[in-house]
Amino acid sequence: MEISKVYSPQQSEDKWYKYWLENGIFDSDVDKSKTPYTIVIPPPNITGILHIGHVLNNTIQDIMIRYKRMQGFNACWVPGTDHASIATESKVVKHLRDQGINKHDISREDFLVHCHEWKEKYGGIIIEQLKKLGVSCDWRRLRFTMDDDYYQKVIEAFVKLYNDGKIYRGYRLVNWDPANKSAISDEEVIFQNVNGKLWYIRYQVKGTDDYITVATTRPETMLGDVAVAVNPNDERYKHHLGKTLILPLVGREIPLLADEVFVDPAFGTGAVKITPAHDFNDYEFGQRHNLPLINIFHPDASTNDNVPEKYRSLDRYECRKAVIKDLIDGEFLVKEEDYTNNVGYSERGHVPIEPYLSEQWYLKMEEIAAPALKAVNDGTIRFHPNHWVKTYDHWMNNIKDWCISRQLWWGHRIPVWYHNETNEIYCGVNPPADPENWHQDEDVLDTWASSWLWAHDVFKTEDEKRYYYPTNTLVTAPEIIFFWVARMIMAGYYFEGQIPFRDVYFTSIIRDQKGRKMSKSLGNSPDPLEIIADYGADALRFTIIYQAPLGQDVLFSMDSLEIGRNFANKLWNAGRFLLMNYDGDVSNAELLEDDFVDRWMESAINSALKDFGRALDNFEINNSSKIVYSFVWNDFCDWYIELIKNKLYSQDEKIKKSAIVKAIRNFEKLLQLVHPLMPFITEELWHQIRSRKAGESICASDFPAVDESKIDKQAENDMLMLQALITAVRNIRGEMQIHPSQLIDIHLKSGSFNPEYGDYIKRLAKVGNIVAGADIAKPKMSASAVVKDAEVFIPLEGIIDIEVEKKRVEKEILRLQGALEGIEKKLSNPSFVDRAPADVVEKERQKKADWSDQLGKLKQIYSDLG
RNA sequence: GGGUUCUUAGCUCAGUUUGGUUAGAGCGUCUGUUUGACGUACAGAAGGUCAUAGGUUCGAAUCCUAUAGAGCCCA
Repeated sequence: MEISKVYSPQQSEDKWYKYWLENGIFDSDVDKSKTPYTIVIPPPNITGILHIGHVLNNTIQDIMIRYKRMQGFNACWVPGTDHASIATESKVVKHLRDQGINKHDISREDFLVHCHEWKEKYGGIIIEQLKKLGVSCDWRRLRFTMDDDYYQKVIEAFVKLYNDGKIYRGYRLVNWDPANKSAISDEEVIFQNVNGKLWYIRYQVKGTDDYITVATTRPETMLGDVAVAVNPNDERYKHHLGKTLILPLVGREIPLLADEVFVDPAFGTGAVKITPAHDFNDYEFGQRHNLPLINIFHPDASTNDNVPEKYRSLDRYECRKAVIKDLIDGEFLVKEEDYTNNVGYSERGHVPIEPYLSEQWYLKMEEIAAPALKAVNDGTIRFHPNHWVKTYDHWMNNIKDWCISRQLWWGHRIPVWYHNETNEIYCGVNPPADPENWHQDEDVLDTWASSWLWAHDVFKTEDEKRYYYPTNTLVTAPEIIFFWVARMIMAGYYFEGQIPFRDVYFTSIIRDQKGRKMSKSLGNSPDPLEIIADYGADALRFTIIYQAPLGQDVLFSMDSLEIGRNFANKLWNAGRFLLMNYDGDVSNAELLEDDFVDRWMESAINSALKDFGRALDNFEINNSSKIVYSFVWNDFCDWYIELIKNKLYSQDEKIKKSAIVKAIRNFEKLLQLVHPLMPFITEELWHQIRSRKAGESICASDFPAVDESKIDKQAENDMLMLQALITAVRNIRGEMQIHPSQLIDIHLKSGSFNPEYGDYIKRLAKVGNIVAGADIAKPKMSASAVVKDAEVFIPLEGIIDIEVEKKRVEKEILRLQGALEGIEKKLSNPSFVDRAPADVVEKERQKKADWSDQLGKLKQIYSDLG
């Protein structure tokens, strides 16, 4: 069979994904004879499309799940999507607007029909995209946070919390998104530095000609001012304390109050206007001083009837203009200066949030958080990298009550009804028995108040839950450590009495080559599907893992994809080479006794398997890819394949056959080792090297167990010596500009030359004859190298450039002298010899002896050169 | 302002937990190669005061302190 010189992922990937699905390779069912290994996917948002962050996150999950599946665990990866209340509602509203439909002109029920239609049409896109990446989810288990039964679970959870007294209703200041007219959580507020201004406004002290000047970034809120505060120790204002001020433009009389904690005399003018209904700090101040709350805005942040008539029904920024103009006209504005301040923006609405008074549902967090805090601190749940524990602690120790209501329609509607007459509250899974007398709360729950149940409520039956839960590993982004990870742990304890997962892996953040976050507006976000089309999913997966160190950001560039593509091609060609020398028949193979190269290869494979397993067990995903890369490329391709060519090209059929069968067996293990990282190409080659039964897959093959007895120090040392000898000869050839095809002879002076090396050196260093022995003399006009206790001479009569050779040897002498100096200094220091551990001292002495010996040989060689 | 992470070769990063080889890798650079798998390759080479300053120690890239710079989270 003709095999292409270059690997084409396009021909393999879709074929094998289809094969895996058809054969149910990824399906997992309760099987009490096997230990489960479970991952629940962080459900992507149905409005989302696949981006490079998803690639990293899902590749990591896939590596873990494939590895565990091959190890014989009942591996179950539950996929799903998240309804993303506010994001989806925004999209649907816009979608309807484009069709000329206003959300508020249609009923709630009709709007929800549109939402579900939208979800059916677009909500599955990301799932199909994930399949291109090769992820091995059990797709039969696909869940959605608005599925009927999941919806029911969310409502039940609310009712339980309500009945347990954990939920209360409060009228207070929230982060308000005026674009979506909904409360949003602290975590959905994005702070940005904005170049603004600081306006200085003077308020008259009643009954005097004195003024007190306040500084503010939001002059329009003065319409809701109820006081001015100063520091009681501020000499500038002491004499006015207790007096009344007249609020410009409004004429309201407001008190001048003193507060030592609240007012920093050094900021602005030392006098602060107090607007409790529109500023979080002022709100607290107002509570302490019993001040009234004057709300001046409608829900869309336009002014309401609590402001003087001429300012009513203006947008907050128009209102600001009008206020400033009138302040100037009335000579109340002292000055304005440039000022950079941190403004909170709504993550979804992209407008500055407005602190806004409203009635919301809150969840009491302190008690719920306690066991979750403990679990992470005592190691019941482990974070990787561990340093996120500190961030988690900090947040959990300062946890605030969670505002769980949202003024939206798309989501889980709060199961609370108010009695039409009495205003009595009813909370229950089912509506009241006499629904005509009640009306239901209009709000829905925060999306995270549904997804915090994800880890256990994705399982539909109690039997399943008891088997798969707690799950094993959660792989997610650190930016949702509070939103989701912390809350899932709380929910796990609260609703199930158990942790939701054992290990949490926090992925890196992907940035572009300049270190900027990927974003749509910058256009620096590559499309993973285009990458897969061009380079293959295996290449993308491998590259991103190889580039993603634990706990640090990844700088991703399109150029780097060559790492994965080239690696896949290397693997392909290794397989191609073996197949070219293999007739596919292993049945009557008589295996000859292993030589040290065979033993070394077995040792290297087992070391790689061991290191790989240890890396994954410790969640060193990036490291696992490096282990695989260097084993495949360096050990297997650069050395092993090259070394066995002697046997493969032997005239003796038995030698040939034995060598290729051993190589194929080794390669098969290699494919299994690589498989979790690169599932497609390994499946392709796994089928090419041996005929398989229908439905058989490398995915379900047994991951090779580490055989410690095969880890062979002697063979590894022999190999190191052989490699050093070959490299030394190649180095001389390079430096002396000897053409690669020209055979040369070498003379090897060594008391312990392993004759097994001979043919290997000949092939890999293009050597014709080897003269070896303990008493070899250096031939005239030869280049030399010292390798451990051996000396290599290459007679180069007529070729050698003595000056080049002198420089070569001199360089080596200088290097060794430097190293020796360091070691002699160490050994001549009495406190080193006295205090350092004996084995360290002994090691240094041995090094000194070896290097002195080598240096002596080199000096002799140098002086012989004349 | 508080918390947290980072600074090692031209670039991207290992190595730091547990101090002890001549500090490694990939990419890039330079030289050579139609060697019977692969030029998406092979062989060889060059390239680092481990951010800076102190300290601890027989010994510091590694531990401690400070400084400078960068990122992230929170306010």
